[in-house]
Amino acid sequence: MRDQFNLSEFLPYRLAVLSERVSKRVALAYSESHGLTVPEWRVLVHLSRCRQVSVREIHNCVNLEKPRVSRAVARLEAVGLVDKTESQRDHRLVDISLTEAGWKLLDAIVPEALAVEQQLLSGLSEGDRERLLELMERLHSVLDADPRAATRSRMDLGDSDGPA
Amino acid sequence: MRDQFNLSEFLPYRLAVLSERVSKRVALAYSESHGLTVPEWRVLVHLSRCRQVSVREIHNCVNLEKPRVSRAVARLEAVGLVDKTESQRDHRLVDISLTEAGWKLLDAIVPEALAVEQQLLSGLSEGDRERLLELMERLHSVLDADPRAATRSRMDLGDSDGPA
DNA sequence: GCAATATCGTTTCACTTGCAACGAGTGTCA
DNA sequence: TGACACTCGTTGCAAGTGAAACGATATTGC
Repeated sequence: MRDQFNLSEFLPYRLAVLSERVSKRVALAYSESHGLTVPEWRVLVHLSRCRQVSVREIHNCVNLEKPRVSRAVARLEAVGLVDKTESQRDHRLVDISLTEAGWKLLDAIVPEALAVEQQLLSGLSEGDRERLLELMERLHSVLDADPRAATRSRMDLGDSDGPA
Repeated sequence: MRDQFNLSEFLPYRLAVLSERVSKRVALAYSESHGLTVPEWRVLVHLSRCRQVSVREIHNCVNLEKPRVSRAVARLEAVGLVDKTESQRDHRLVDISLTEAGWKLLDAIVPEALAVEQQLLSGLSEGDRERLLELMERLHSVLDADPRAATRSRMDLGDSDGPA
């Protein structure tokens, strides 16, 4: 025996497997039924909180590369779920906001997504849930202090509710 | 306010963000320094445990689609890290195993990967670490009972060490 | 023995992805 | 004012991805 390295016990691998499995399950709520991709879903959800934002802000807030946001927004606009208008104050920026159809779609999807989350958490007590989040937060903290790790979007930090 | 849905507090999203961040950090150990992709890394690591396996078995064990395994193995063979030979017992199967160069590469990478894992876990006590894994396992259990969720590879279950 | 079925690894094809480059607009400072 | 550096959102391009189809081999049922 040369290396005794068990992939199944390697934390990064375990996280990846669990995350992917969870993502796939949740995606059924918005992909299968409503034809949304993950980036589109994230953009819509973010808009429901921030009302009118630029591509850059979305990029900074929901962990998506800039081109990905741009393309997701383009598709969402083509389907009539969001509006894009050139900002008046700064003509480089685009003001993106939900249309009425976008709001309606979210009204339908969000409860499903929350139901899946509730189902996932059904095996955990309230204390367990908090412990899990706290442990995950501690892993983040290690990465926050690591210069070679990717930086975390400020919105995902525990503090206040972002801009404006 | 219509929906009050906070993406940053949505467990599936949090898992995805953490997992991606961790993956990127770990990937530095094998990507930046040794030019490996994630699938290639998983294949190599799996081979270090199972010595001689088919594409199908790798696919079943390390959470990679079949074509992805096939292509990863092809690249690894092209670079001389693995050997591919047609199986004698069943001519449809391919026996894949590490070359000496493959072993050497793993000897170099595995300690780096473990070091990153250790660093990640540095903020957690031994008890914390066990609790985290146990909580993750409980999320898996919920999905195991959900017919609409993806099935989990048997190797990632807590039990025995797979075949052969 | 032989057709029908199943399984293996590979490949095809359409699509997504990330990086880098781009044009357009804004700020800055002489 | 004008040149320079910067930021915005988008797009080109090469690489990666998953679903389905493929040829080749094995197995099953008759």
